[in-house]
Amino acid sequence: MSITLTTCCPPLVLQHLSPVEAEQLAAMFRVLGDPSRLQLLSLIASQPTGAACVCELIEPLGLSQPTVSHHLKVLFEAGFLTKERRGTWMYYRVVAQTVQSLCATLTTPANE
Amino acid sequence: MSITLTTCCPPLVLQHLSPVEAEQLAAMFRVLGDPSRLQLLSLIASQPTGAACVCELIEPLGLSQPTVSHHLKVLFEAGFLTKERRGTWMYYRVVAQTVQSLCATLTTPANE
DNA sequence: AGCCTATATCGAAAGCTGTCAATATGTGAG
DNA sequence: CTCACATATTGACAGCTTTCGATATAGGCT
Repeated sequence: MSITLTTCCPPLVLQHLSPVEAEQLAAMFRVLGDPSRLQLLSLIASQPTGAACVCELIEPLGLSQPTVSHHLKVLFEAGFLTKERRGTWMYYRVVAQTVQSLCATLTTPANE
Repeated sequence: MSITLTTCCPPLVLQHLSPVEAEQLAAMFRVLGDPSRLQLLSLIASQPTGAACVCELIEPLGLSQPTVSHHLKVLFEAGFLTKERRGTWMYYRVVAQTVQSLCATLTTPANE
């Protein structure tokens, strides 16, 4: 039962992708297709608590507050982040499962 | 030796992403962020031989030949496809490893 | 209430991207 | 060499996206 995974995922297949499915999948990748958003995910995920408020993210990104808010909204609406109010602060947290299922969509369900 | 993988990938971390790394990663996701390109990958990967020429892809996509050529070029230059001449035909093939390593970048190298 | 701070929304400008028609390139056949 | 076919490139246009400044909303404090 001791298993060493050399590769993260089984071989790619991506079979039978309908136009609708393609658009939905593409929309998810489009959200990840921006360096600022990837840095946001990275910054939030690497916090000791796993969560970060907007004001903590502005300076490291070097973007304006409205722009950071915009990217957080895009990530939130795509399901990559959750948000929670604490007083005036809004804390964002990465949804690992969203990334995982996106990753899984790219690969064959080999043991189906 | 019979193993059942319930999840494809170990938990997300995405730590310490530099601006340069973020841009490189984002560029890869941007390539996947278009429904036509995802359909191309899907179509090519699902061919019995694993390869397809341009003329086989035009009709199922419903796009013009130059547009299909353009998308194939984008996928090729990002490393998602290889191409090989056979007479006047150009055969494209999916590079599974590119997709896999992209997927792996999103997740922790848990067994490092 | 009034003020301050944190976050969200709006509107606009600049840049990027997907798409096509037209054209060019390249390959094999006769 | 010329023709026919398959693919690639070019140039242009429409639509989307990223970004910002200005403004709005919301919560906590005095």
